[in-house]
Amino acid sequence: MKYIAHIDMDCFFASVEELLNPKLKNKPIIVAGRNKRSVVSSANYLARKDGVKAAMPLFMATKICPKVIVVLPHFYKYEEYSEKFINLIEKKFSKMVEHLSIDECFVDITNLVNKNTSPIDVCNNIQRQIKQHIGLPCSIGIANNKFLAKMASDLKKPMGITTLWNSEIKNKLWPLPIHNMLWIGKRTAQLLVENNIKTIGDIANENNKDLLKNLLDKNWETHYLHANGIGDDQIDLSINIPKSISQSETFLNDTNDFNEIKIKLIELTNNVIWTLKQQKMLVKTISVQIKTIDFKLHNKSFTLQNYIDDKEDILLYAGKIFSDNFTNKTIRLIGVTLSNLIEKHKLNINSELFDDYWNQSNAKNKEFTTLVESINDSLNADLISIAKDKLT
DNA sequence: TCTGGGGTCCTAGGACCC
DNA sequence: TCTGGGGTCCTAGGACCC
Repeated sequence: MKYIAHIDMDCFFASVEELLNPKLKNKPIIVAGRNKRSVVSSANYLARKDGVKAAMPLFMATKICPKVIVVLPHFYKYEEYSEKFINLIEKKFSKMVEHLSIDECFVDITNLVNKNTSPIDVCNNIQRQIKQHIGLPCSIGIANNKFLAKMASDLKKPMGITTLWNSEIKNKLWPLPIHNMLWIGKRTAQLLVENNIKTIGDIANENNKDLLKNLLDKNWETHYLHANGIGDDQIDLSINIPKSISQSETFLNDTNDFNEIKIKLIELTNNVIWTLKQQKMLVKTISVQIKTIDFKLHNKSFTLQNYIDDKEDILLYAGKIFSDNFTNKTIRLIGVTLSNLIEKHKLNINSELFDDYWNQSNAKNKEFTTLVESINDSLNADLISIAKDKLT
């Protein structure tokens, strides 16, 4: 029997901003961009009290909470604090840490539990040390598998510690509405409610098995087992290697201006290439996606024969994908994704010249300079039309 | 004032190979 | 005559998470 803890930072972005700027303490704040199309990335509890939620459009948030303070996001700071709390756990508690997202992780704490130390003691200690050494609040769920641990951490926030043992699921889990269940999203929840499956207890109910089988695809059994407290308890360390790298941006106004789109495409592509190189990875599949004014996403991808990380080549392929598929469309958003990734060392490729370059401590600044240069170069040379000539 | 951005995983259909 | 079956990879779209 394993003891799994799910550690979830409380309103992470907003908490980091409060930590960095104590003047924001005890005021309702949200982290969001500041244009007409921005949405809330994170809201602290004072803002949530008024009904503000993550992913809510900014104009709506300021409408229901006029005194809310809008703080611009500092993503590199969030990355930094994310590393800090993960490092603390890995150094002081357990190497068995599965990084789930920027602000949460699973930890196998089985080996830390003994006659004198209960799982709750262990988690009290983790929570206290994160607060003391990093300055951020978190909530922790404890259970015998990952599903229950994650459900548990949601039950009490902020600074909560909640167990969800199998003996407790009847009282703590089954009464919850279906949309609270992990991996049941909006679509599926709606479908289930229409068929009178309204609580997690209804999913756990043996009499509903056939109905579930009909309504959900093969996943029905995972949900059924989860609701009955049965789930995966293995920490997956491989999850810590990225499977895709993407960047996208919504234009301030919908556009069909080829030049404007091209500049943005090159900028986004440059950024994902930078991350690719930083991760010391190579890519085989390049995709370009757009969102049209009807909010539909369209994705076009191209898979190469070999793994590459050459900046110009990736730019050329992205340009070709765009010009082959999306010219003359009015678009709301454009994005670039690199997927089918592999770690360089796994391909046994000898380090090349650029390795030294990228590893410089001030690589970021240098990259910024080259990025600006390359945008200009690209424009001058009209990379995208070159791409067409070169590849057709 | 109107709905972000970064991810993972799954599915279905088609191409291709044996 | 008229069309098997398994396996793998690629593509596009969509559900879901934070």
